[in-house]
Amino acid sequence: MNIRLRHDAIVRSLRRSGTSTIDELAREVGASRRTVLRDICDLRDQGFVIHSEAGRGGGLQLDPQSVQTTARLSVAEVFALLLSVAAMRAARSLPFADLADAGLARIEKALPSDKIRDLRLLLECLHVGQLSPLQDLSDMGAMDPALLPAFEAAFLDRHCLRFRYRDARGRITVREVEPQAMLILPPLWYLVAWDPARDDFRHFRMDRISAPETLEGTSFRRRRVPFGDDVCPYSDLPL
Amino acid sequence: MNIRLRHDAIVRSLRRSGTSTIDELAREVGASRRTVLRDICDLRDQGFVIHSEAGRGGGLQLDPQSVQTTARLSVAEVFALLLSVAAMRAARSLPFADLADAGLARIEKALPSDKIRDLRLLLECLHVGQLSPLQDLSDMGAMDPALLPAFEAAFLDRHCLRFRYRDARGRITVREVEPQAMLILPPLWYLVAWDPARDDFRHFRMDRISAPETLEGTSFRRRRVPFGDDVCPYSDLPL
DNA sequence: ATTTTGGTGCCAAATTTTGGCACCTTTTTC
DNA sequence: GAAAAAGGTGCCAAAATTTGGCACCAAAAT
Repeated sequence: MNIRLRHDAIVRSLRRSGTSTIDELAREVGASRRTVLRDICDLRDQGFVIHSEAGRGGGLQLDPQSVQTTARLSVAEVFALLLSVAAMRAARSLPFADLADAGLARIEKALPSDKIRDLRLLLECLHVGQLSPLQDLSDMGAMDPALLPAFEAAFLDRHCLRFRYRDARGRITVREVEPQAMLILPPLWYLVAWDPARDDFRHFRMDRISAPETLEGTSFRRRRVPFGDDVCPYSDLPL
Repeated sequence: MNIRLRHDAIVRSLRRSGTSTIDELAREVGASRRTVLRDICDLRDQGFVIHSEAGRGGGLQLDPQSVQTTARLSVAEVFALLLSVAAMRAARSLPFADLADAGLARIEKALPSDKIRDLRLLLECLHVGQLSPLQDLSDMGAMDPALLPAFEAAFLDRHCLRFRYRDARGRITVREVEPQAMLILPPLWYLVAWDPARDDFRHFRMDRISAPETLEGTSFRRRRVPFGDDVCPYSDLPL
């Protein structure tokens, strides 16, 4: 596993579990104790405040306040945020208004409203280029939101994904696929994935997927998705 | 020299010089031609738009619009922003309110429990990741924020959209298209649209679109997007 | 006193990055 | 039409970095 991905995994784990020991983390991310210790060091260098306590019942704890973050929001959420700037100004009585102001101030500082060139720049401002693929849950049907991180992990860490799928005729199959892209055809969302068992690409409607789980330890490479000659996930794949 | 630093150095150099050759860059950053080529590949993967031209007088050129920026917000600030958006949505004063539901639904679910857990859940919701080095924002252009809803209207109200598009070879065209879908191939986004002038579907990389505007009064019908037999924009159309 | 847990220094093994090379394509110049 | 200048790819061995294991220390709880 990549060092970068491991750092992410460690932060995620610390956020989720509240407190863990180094050995737990090591087991979790599949690295040695020594490596995790080095990673913790790196993360501290990067500004994460990680409290540690020695002795029985001790462990590591991530100070949530220290997590200065790149906000990864959906396009829609970015729109919503930016379009609410003016309204936010008018409505000082909103909860956490001052904190929101602080956040907006930073966004605006990075992107003065009178200097906005186009949509692209706005999206960049919130680093939407790297957003997680699952923003819109409205069409996810009966899927348990708690299962969503499985998809995120599958995309971000490039793990294979297993899920149950009910096709248009109601037939249930279990798939193990390589998630390659998301396709939004409002109001429906599709997962575009390579299905090794069928040796081909398949589209899966998100609301027909259930019981997704990432297959830890698996990994896959990006493929040319069959959407057109000018569509390419990686610039180093031949166009 | 660190790979990260070298990437930064290359971007800086390209921004400063306007256009350079690979050999120039290699000399400048003290690496081999091969390595610089690999770096250029990496940078393109990261979303930088780097035009290249072979032959005498050719070289590399960085599209300033493609320079990624990152909003660094504290957890509390993100939290506050989203809460504010939620409040606005309640007040029905915000466009895109329903789409902003994505994160908000999860946040609202978390609200009753104690604050610390809220924040952790929120982080999971937004999948906050690592900090990225803040890039220079100084040369961002100007545009009226009022043009932002262009995409929104085009998708939700099914208006045609006009924009300037720069293709892979740098050629600029003005398009008037019918936006049909979005395709996410992390980290790149594509607009999938029907181009009446070409009587066919076309893919547009979002970062190559500029000056979007909805064509009021126009309208279009949904089409079967050419992505597979099982992909259909409407759930009530026959599969 | 023992156990649990964080933390450091060191070194060899494993892994990744790098540079060099041959060779290809496109474009301009002569 | 040939030559030169530029971007780009594949391959491999050398170089550099990362990793894991080990010994060992310090603090806290039992």
